[in-house]
Amino acid sequence: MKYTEKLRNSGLRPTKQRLQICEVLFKSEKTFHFTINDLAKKIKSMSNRKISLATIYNTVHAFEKKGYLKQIPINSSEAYFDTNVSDHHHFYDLKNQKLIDLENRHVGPINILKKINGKKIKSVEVLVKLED
Amino acid sequence: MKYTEKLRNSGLRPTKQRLQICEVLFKSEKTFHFTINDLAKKIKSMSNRKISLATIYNTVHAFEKKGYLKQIPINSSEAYFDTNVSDHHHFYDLKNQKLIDLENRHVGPINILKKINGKKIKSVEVLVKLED
DNA sequence: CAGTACTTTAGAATCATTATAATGTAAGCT
DNA sequence: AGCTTACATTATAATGATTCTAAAGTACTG
Repeated sequence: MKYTEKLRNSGLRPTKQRLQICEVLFKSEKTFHFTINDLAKKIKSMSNRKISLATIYNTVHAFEKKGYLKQIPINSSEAYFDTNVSDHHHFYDLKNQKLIDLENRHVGPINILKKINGKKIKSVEVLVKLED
Repeated sequence: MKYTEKLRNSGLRPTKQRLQICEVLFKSEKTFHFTINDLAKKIKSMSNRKISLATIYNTVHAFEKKGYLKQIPINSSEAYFDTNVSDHHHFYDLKNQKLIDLENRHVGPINILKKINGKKIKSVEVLVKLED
């Protein structure tokens, strides 16, 4: 199984549930955005074995901590995650509540001129809100 | 009362509750970040007249819609608002969960090169996450 | 194969936020 | 001023995402 090593290497036991979630999240080349609810529905539709919602939450958080997923900073009632963990940005279409990737090369270079004492910059994320 | 006209001009009736919330939010020159819970506590501490939590939610949303407050896009269990409605950005200190303003002049000009069909850019917000 | 630490699970609990519907109040009109 | 009506406030209930609990299951180690 192709995800078994990946999980073991990061200290996560390759359980049936985690492997199945890996399939859904990382099978395709194409990255995507999802909420926990989206993911639960996709899992249910792709197999007749059901995974507890608590496990889906646990797994998504574990994957996020290991750097396999990123949470997107946005104001929404549900948390949005991204399978694209590269350094990039987002459009947020306010009308449809849809996220669209905005690659780094499509944003001019960002230069943060202010320094905060004793702190390092971990990430710089741009959110571009869209209206009609 | 100095906020009466402001409210009336935006089609909001100047009620006692709204005027009191204006005092808390807009009295000082200094802008600040707050959650609904922060605001409720501040109101309670500043007067013995209590305002229903529902009214605080209603008022904050009304003020946001009128452009007197901005919600800050961030992943937190509570929504953060900003009395600084000018075009600016934020640092987010992950350790203390504190927001720090990042003025536009401290960020190089941001140029969004990708266009989305039929959509206009409403805002461009940068979130800089900080670690030790 | 036995032991142990990690996982999964259903369901309960939590917590922010929103909805409800009854009561109160500001503004316009005569 | 008094009437009227649309807008506001309120306490409380409802909702919904997320987290907790603790019991049962499973992967790994020796």
